[in-house]
Amino acid sequence: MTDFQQFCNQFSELNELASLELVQTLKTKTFQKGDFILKSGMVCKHFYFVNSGLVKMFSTKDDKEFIVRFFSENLMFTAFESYLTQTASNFAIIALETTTVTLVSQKKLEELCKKHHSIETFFRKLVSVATLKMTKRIREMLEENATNRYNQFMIDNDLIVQRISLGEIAKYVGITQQSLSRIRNQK
Amino acid sequence: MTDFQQFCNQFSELNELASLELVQTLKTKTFQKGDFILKSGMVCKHFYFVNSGLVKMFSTKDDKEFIVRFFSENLMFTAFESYLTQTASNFAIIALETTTVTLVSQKKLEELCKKHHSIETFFRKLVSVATLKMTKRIREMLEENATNRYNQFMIDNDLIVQRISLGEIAKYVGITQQSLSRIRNQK
DNA sequence: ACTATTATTTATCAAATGGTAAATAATTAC
DNA sequence: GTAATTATTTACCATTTGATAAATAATAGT
Repeated sequence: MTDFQQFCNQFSELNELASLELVQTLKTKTFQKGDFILKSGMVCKHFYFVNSGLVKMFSTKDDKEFIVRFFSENLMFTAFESYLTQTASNFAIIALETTTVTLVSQKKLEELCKKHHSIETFFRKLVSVATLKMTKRIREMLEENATNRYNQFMIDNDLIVQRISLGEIAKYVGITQQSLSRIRNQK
Repeated sequence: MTDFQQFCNQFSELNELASLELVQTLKTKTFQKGDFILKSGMVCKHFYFVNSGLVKMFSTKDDKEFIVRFFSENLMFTAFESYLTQTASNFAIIALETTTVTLVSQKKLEELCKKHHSIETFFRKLVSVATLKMTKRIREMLEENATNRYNQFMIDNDLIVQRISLGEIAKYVGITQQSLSRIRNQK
């Protein structure tokens, strides 16, 4: 069983037929460091599963980047609003390392959700987990100052922080790189 | 058809049996202004639909409140992490006005999701919409300063802002009431 | 190894926001 | 209608963060 199939089964035990049909739709693609997986303004046609590598999902305003989240091995991502509504994305996704992803077509996943209850359940639970992470993020942004948000980020992402530059972390925490450098060195 | 049923059908056309079974599980409850619908530390056992009134969902830290969102007529809410995992909630919910809600039992909705594909679909889409709203919120908190966040709040909630005090809005925007008063009067 | 490029740190000053306190305004209870 | 309570505004000063610039450090390309 592939990592992707294991990932799915942790949410909902897919029956054999559903699993087979899902696997048949999959494609794999590799992006080099710096490559856009999705550009802002494009319509996101896939859900992605990270087999290896690391990506950032971000928005841009006044030439400044704001990072929504990093995704590394064994995580799924998509530009969800664009994916759901099939409209232009406000977010872009770039590979921070050579990254290999498994692609799940939006159209096909939508069909499979209709056809197989177990896939619908998988999708429901996948989105539910995303919602929990977002709630945590919103709460942290409201309650915590930049120092605490940085510290929490380092705890939550301890397995990948050494692969992410200070500048990128600052774009996640929501402050300038200079401010983060200051925070980090004032202990 | 009740407002709640109409709400459900806008996400997924529920078949007759599913709709009937869902409706049979419903209860209604009224909370007075200031009442807790859910206290922090309690386990959230329901999804709620607002028939009338207005509630705030918030967390507390160092005696300060941080509002995640307001919910008024024809919206559904729950303390989602607590609801999903049936563990103690980090969030509380209070009625800001006399509020009548329709209650959907977590246990029964979970059963109905298993039994009826169309209810699972409804739930999946409901959670998906919540995810979109949260993404928008995270993006705004990263990109925009307090002035813009306040203005955006007033636009997004134009139908209910006159029912919400300045202090509560400040707890949503993420600044002190004094700062918001200053922002509002510096034009 | 050397150069160019990129990343990080440091510094200075300006702007935004917080903490505290007090004044004023609005609302509610009797 | 008046007093009590609650909500909002204003003011002052401290703290945090941003903007800009420059210095230093690390990395990559040759």
